Amino acid sequence: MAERKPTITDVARTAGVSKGLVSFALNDKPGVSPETRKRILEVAGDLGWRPSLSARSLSTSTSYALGLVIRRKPEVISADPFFPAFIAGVESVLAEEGRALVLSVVPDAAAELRSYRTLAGDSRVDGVFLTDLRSNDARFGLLAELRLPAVALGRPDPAVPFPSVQLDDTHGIAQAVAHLADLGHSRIAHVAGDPHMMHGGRRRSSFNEAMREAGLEPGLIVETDFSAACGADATRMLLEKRRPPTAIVYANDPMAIAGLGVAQQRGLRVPADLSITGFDGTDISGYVFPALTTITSDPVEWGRVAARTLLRLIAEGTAESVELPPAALLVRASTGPPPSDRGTVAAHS
Amino acid sequence: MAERKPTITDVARTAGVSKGLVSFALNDKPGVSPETRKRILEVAGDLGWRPSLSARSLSTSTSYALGLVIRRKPEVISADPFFPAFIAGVESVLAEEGRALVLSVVPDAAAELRSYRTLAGDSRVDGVFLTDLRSNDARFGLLAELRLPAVALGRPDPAVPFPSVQLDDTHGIAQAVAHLADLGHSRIAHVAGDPHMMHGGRRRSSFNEAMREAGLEPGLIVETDFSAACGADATRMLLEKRRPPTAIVYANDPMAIAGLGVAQQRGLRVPADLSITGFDGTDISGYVFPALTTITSDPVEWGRVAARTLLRLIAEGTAESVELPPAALLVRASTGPPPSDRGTVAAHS
DNA sequence: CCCGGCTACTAAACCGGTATAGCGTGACCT
DNA sequence: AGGTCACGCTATACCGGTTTAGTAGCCGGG
Repeated sequence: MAERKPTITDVARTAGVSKGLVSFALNDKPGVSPETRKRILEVAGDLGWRPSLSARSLSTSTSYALGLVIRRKPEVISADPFFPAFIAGVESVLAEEGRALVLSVVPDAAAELRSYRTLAGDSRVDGVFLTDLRSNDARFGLLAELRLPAVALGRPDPAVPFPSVQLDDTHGIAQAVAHLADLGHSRIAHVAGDPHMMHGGRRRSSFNEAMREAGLEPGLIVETDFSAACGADATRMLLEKRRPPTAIVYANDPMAIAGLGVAQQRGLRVPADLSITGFDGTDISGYVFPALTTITSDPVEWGRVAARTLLRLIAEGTAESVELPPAALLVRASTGPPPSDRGTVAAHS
Repeated sequence: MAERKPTITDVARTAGVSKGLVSFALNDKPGVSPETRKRILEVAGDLGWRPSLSARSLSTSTSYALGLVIRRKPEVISADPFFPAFIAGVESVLAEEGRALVLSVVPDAAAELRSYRTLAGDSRVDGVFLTDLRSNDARFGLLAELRLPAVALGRPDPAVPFPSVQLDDTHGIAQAVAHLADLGHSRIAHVAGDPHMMHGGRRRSSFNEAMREAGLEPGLIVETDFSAACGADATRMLLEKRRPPTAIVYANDPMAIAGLGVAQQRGLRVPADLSITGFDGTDISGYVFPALTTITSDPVEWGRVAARTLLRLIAEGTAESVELPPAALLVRASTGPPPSDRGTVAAHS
């Protein structure tokens, strides 16, 4: 039964033409008469011929695969809700295109650069996604040197020479702060992400700006590495202040859930004593008690759009950046009016 | 600067030998004198030569990559704590071997089979990991037909012709039930996973067995798809019983966290009114309130061992199955003595 | 009638490795 | 001294595509 896979030579012989012509017919190149083209494609279909990826890769030096390098320590990786969903979105596009995704998970910056080098050096991929943008990112130069097409996720510096797929998370943070201010909160803190990551930094600065717009004095900001452990620590620290915040805006859901745990452990009721907002709208965030008010994005769609953008960049040498619908606030049960001590509000109004 | 990559021909010319000999030297084949081998390797190093993966793939028809196909609906994928950590473990091994991981995320069974076919047909991978084993799994036959080496994750039927990397989760479940029985619980329920997945089914049957061993009558079992939503529904259902359970053993952490949320929403105190155990030992489970008593496995190590096993299977044509250290109970704060109504215990002792 | 140019196609080089057959040299054996 | 064999190496076919140069045949124009 399971014979050797037919090659282009088999197709050529069966169709009575040269193998070059088969190649032309397959790739819609001109110079093949309509009838011959039809016949070749028929024969190819009958024989069940599928061009060999490795042979094609060798002669065209393309791999028909895209790369995603994720830099996360193994301890933290499970907590990150973004990547699995993002990858699912990417795959939904790649599957129809007959392309594959090569994934690399690395623990640190050095390994990350090495990984890009290997991916490019081995021509394993035709292009890569760039996640967790950092300011002064060493990858920008490297990718340019390697001539590897790349699409950035998130809003890069204008100077960055890659198209990007962005989602305005500023808007979500602003909504969250406005929502809390409307409820009457004035001491609002922010448990921010890694300031070296651009989205961490951006959420932070939009928090500041939103506070200013709400007419509140700049809130306390704690920097973290986005992990639940850090989120818990940050929360403890905030709650031990002499005048603790009445609301905390977290930069992602796992930290918010950890913060919720800390608050409850200390006997605080959420939202009666403390309001909490998350970020990402992960599945689980709707099932904790109280259900988390969070800022939802759509990482699956993000993946789809990023994949399409990268494919276009590879095919046409250029691609437009895309702006996704902004992250929106999803009000659930973890936010409410602050406890009745309103001294601070009065003092500043 | 950035010249064309050197090829084996450049190395041969520079070293003054034929390119066949360079190939021999590189691959530690016999028939090369020690001095010549040394010289060739030196020249290769000086030139910065790296063999072309595609050329090598073409002539050896191997791809130096492994495949992982994950079947999850996009909505659920983020909630699964296993894969990211598992992948991190796999990567830590592959990175040192110069191999890559090709990832495929598919929504349903048909796409899953198609994905394996494509991966094999395109020789994209040299072998695959088999996750979420199901009874009468259509993949077993397919992989045999495709002659694709595979390593199964979890304990397959003895009939399954692949080596496997297993972790005895039976032990963890048994410990959890014993722990709860020791505390005095007698009405213990189990929120199980998908019964069509082998690990779902196995956790379920070991729950039954542990109950029997503890001298308790078989507890209520609810089947789910492992999602937080299902976990919440199942919990609601159990708590609405006329005699609700005093403890619930969940088949994974997200469901346990969702269950915790439901319980708290109904005004139950955990663990005073209801004890809860999870499964997986995810990062976040330690930060909810109360911290989740859970059964810990080590998915990162699992990934490492699975990768090594698959590589050995590919290289040597055969590999031993591996048994990982059993999952162990990690007692935290979500389990405690049952509420004082002990009628049922007395009735059965 | 001859030439130019277009169309449809073939032949062969090429991508960069691996694998095999063959060849010259020196050591060993009888 | 001649034959055999192992060793170290070269030349070349091969993997399965793409791509380029070249050619046969046909048509139209002058």
